[in-house]
Amino acid sequence: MGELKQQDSQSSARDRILDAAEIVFADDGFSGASMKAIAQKAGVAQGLLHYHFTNKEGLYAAVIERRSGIINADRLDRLDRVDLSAPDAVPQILRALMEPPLGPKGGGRAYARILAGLTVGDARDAELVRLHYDATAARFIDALQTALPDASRASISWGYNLAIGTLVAAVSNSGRPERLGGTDPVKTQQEDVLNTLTTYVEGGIRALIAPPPT
Amino acid sequence: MGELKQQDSQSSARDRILDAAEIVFADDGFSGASMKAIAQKAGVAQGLLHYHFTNKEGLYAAVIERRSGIINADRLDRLDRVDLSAPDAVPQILRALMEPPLGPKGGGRAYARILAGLTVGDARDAELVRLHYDATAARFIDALQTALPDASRASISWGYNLAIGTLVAAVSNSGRPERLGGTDPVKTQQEDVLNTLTTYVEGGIRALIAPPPT
DNA sequence: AACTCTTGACTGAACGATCAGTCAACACTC
DNA sequence: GAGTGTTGACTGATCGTTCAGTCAAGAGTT
Repeated sequence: MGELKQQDSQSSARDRILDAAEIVFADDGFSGASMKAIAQKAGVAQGLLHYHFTNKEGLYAAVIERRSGIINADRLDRLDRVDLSAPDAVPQILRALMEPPLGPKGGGRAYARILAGLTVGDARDAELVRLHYDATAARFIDALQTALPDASRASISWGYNLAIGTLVAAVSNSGRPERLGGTDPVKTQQEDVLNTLTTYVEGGIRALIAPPPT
Repeated sequence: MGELKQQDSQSSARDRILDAAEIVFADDGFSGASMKAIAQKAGVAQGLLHYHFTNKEGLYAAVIERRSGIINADRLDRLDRVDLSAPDAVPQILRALMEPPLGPKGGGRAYARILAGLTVGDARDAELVRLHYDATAARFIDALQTALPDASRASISWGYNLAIGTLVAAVSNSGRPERLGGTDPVKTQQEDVLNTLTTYVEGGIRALIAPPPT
């Protein structure tokens, strides 16, 4: 509802539109979000959105392009620092993958919701994922393959995708673990979520690549 | 786009509306779906939707109520047959949880997409989850607790929620594992997906409840 | 330095289309 | 003939998009 505070002339109108759009798209989804609401939140005329981004789809794509660029640069930066031959290479890789979207540069909960929508979305979303996330995904799968040389490529690929799904579930299901189990709400801090997530995903992947000897 | 074939007078108009709504909501989301499109697909007048379900939200809630009832009855039925003291109780519980939504009575891919949207959705979706899924979730968490008496309630609750997220990811990410890894598309059958899913989730949960001795 | 020309950001009002929801009338059944 | 199911035309609001026009700033010319 509220209008974004513009830091004087610090941020350009274009950036303010992207900021507003990220929030509104996150709250209401692509279809539910209205150009009018975005324009009001950004404090600009509605026509300006079309001047900069042509149409609603263009604006949506621009939001994802901007944020995915930041996240993936952060991811690859961390991945480069991981020693793939270390015994704890796998959890390090997983942290490099999952920490950026959860951190401050990841756009916070707003973009996390968009990311969640992306992974379960329609054809338009799938195309955006292919465009902006597949290249980085391939790098991480390669890293996992190097750290786990005995695992099959198919297992690792599946593990990676299930890991992303787990990540999305963790950022989306806010409040439900506390509601269903006796979890202390205070303990549910970002660092704990990340640790839980990493532990779970590593356990899942290791189970996937080394099924119990039957 | 097409109209649903009505099995003569076998299915009532009300049921045909629910069938059509399930598909349209799955394809376009709540906001993106239009009452007109649903009415056309069901082969009825638009006003009839409001006669039976009052408004769009009522129709959406009815779709979820119907399908969640079927799925949860199936889940609890399978859960009752699991021997919680058996050594393989955990994977049996997980299969009881995840097989019904994937099976024929689960509404197929259509409802799976709705289920995915539910878990990442807004306040309205969260309320529907609370209403129609929390009770069954509690039963499964209790079962896991019984099968894993040494695990903390919090770990199991987290594990359950991450398992649901993994399930959603598996049904949503159609095509991406094959695209990113050298997975043979032929191998990606429902039974294989379920096995992969169960293995991964069990590994994740076991890692969660028994962290490596530090 | 005064003038004109051009550009790009931006506005506000309007457009046609589509939206969810309403309603009087008709059909069918018991 | 009372009641339930169903129709299809209709309403007002809202949607994304378009467009003519304003304004400030810079380029080019003299």
